[in-house]
Amino acid sequence: MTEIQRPGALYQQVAAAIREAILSGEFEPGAPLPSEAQLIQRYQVSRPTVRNAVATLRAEGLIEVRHGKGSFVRSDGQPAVTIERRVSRTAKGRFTTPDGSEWDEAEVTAYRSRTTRATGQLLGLDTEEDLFVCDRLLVDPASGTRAMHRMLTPFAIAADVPVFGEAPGPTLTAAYEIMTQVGHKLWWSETVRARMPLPDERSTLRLPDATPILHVARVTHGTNDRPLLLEELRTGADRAELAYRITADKEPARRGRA
Amino acid sequence: MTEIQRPGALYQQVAAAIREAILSGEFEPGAPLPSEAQLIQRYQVSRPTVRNAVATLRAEGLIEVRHGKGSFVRSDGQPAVTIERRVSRTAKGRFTTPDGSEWDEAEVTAYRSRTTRATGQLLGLDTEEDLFVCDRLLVDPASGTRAMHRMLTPFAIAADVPVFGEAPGPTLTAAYEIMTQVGHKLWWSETVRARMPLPDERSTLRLPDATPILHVARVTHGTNDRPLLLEELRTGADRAELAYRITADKEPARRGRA
DNA sequence: TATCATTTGTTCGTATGTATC
DNA sequence: CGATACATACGAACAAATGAT
Repeated sequence: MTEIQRPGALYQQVAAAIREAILSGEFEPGAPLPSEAQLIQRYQVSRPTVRNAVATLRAEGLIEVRHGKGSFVRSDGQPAVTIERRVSRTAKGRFTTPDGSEWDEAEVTAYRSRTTRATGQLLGLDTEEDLFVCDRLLVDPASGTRAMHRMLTPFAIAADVPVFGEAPGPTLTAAYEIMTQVGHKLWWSETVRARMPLPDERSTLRLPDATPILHVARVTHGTNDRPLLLEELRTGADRAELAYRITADKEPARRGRA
Repeated sequence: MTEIQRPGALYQQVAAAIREAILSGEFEPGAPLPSEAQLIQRYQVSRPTVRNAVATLRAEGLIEVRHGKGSFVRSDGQPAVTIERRVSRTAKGRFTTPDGSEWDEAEVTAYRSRTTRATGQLLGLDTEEDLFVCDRLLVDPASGTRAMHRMLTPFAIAADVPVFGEAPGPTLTAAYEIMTQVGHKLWWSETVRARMPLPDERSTLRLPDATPILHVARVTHGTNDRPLLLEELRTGADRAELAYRITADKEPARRGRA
């Protein structure tokens, strides 16, 4: 039985006590926490209070709760997948996107859509402009990590290159290759964000509780900085990380909001 | 009064109904949701059920709840701060880190510490090796966005350059400049992760509910790919994003795990 | 300034359903 | 099948923040 007498609400004091026990190593990663009944005894509080405390730690990503089994300390292991966001050109003139691990394509769906305010801005278009969209569900075979990939191609770009008009459209590598052969000198502008997943993203990516999504939007630019296509990659941040390699170079001209 | 009769638990059905109303635009961003009492009436459920549903939407980051006022739809606006992760070299040979907006330094504390397993690996050291550490609390004056910056310098590196041994150590720009003058050709390796904040990070960064943290670890490498120092930047993902600019170039030699 | 109604936060109690072993 | 553990749902009461009277 541990004394509780700190700041804030009762359940926060209980949560703080358990958190401290976890961070201090009293409960090892993977080890089970005491059951709700035991926590009620230990801290002399009611069941709702214990559940509130447990819910708090769960939202912090510190523990994982399994129905009928108990609560377990999450292991803060290294990410299983390192996504390297450098695009290189091989000797043969091919573009490759080294991902650390190669993804398997589990599902591919292609359809037509229109720009939203956000996607239009990234592509240098207005809203409600026509697009080809190709969604891919990617799976890392080694770890089972999942990712959602979306490629958006404006009609104006696809018109220059017939392949883009046909479903499901070319693969990414092929798209890059084609763009280069057409004479574009490519560069990429990426923005990285994180947010909590919506329920459908949670289930598609098979994410545990309190797992944020890493959301990468990459705009491929060609000659004259013309935006050619937009990629969006969404994956759970619990097992994936992004890796960049940056080299100092000359001051680049400011090209507006990335 | 809206009919509820779908999958899963009652509170999940209520949550789904409200979520749909939000995403369909019935409740505009910034607008208040019905009060708990009204939701009880609307869906004919008990208060705990309504509160559970509201808590679900809160964990998804869809709504924001203010004590004594009500629940409000979160605006999914553009981030206030775009952190540009390109390091450039000016004509004078100075390094600048254009941040989109310049940060103010609110607090600076310097101390000595040792490598952990994670930091040691990034710096190419064992664990428990001596370090100089400098923490800075950064504030974007325009938006009030906060960020935590940490710079770790191994003793071995600091020994070469006296300034590093004195608290609080040089600023980042100064550090880069010094490294260059000593003869290093610098490049950077960054890894980006996202996770839920711990309570102290929540309060320091003043983060609202369901806000993940963007965690960037940047290792500065010098001649012979020797790791010189490690920076860590942590900031709330609700108002900040990272921006990278990537150019295709020759295949780089693989340098191990980034 | 003080009070009051409204709204969310916290805490107890109780009962039942469902997953795991 | 039973025992254990978490999930859901209802009811009730009081505390605390907010804004208006």
